[in-house]
Amino acid sequence: MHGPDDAAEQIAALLDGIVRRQRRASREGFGESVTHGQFRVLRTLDRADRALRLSELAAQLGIVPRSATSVVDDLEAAGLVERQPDPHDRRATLVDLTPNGRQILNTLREKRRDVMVSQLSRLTPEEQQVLAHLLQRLAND
Amino acid sequence: MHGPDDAAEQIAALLDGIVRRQRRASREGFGESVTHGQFRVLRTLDRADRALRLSELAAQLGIVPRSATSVVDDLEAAGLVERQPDPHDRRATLVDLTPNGRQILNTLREKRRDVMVSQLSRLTPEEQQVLAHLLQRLAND
DNA sequence: GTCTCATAGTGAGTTAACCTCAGTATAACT
DNA sequence: AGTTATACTGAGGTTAACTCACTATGAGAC
Repeated sequence: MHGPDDAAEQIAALLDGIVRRQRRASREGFGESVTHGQFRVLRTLDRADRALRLSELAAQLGIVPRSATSVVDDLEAAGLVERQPDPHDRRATLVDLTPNGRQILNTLREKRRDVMVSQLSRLTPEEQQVLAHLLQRLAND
Repeated sequence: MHGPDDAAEQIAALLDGIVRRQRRASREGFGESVTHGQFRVLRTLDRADRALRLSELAAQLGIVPRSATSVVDDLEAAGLVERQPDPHDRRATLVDLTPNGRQILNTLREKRRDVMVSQLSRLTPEEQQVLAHLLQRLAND
């Protein structure tokens, strides 16, 4: 029943705890400025390196389009992204980073990296690479 | 800009995505019965192997006591845990699993394990062990 | 012994990040 | 031209947290 072979159960709990703490640290680091969900949007747009349809954005975030609408609303109100009508399809709206949004993203990235780096410092650089590699294989859909 | 410590950023995003998907799968697997937060309480009580004070429970979950109160309320209403007054301190209440709670926990564990196993099957057992080991070192407070 | 201060839990209310369901506008297919 | 499908959003709900203020009780100071 409680076999040590239960690597699955153990890994699940570990991942959960690590992400939980990392989240909290990020929240404190980010302060009032931007929430984790908003950060994810900024990061996704930056990685895409072009304006994305709202539904594309949602798909890349792994959330339903309606949820993306709300996050984009807030980011737009804060001036970090902007909506534009898609010239090829009048149903769609394109979302892109504003210059300000891109700048904020970079400062947040640094803050978040600091958080991660302090946690990751328990592992050697080689171990970090192994970890990154294993996680990547896990993450690939 | 893209120094070696970019591993941090990458690992953060990977962890995030993996946990997100795992969470969703668990939710579907658990169905209506028990939420993830409630599952965490059951698991914590089981691991402690004794009744815990509400504040102890909260500390082990990494949440504030007030939040633990609410989760315990719901679990108690569902008959999966029970409160008892602490005989040594009349301010405190002890929380423990009921037999039913323990049983439910075991079935949920299996469901969750199934979810994880299917995700983890992309890694060989050896890789899984390496991963578990690395995560454990990351997780240790 | 009483007085003060700390601790344990909870009521009330808020936030973030999701969700579903229904509705409107537009596009695509027959 | 008519039906069906797609893109977004309004309305409203859930989970899992949070803070602040309160009550009851314990513990130390004098």
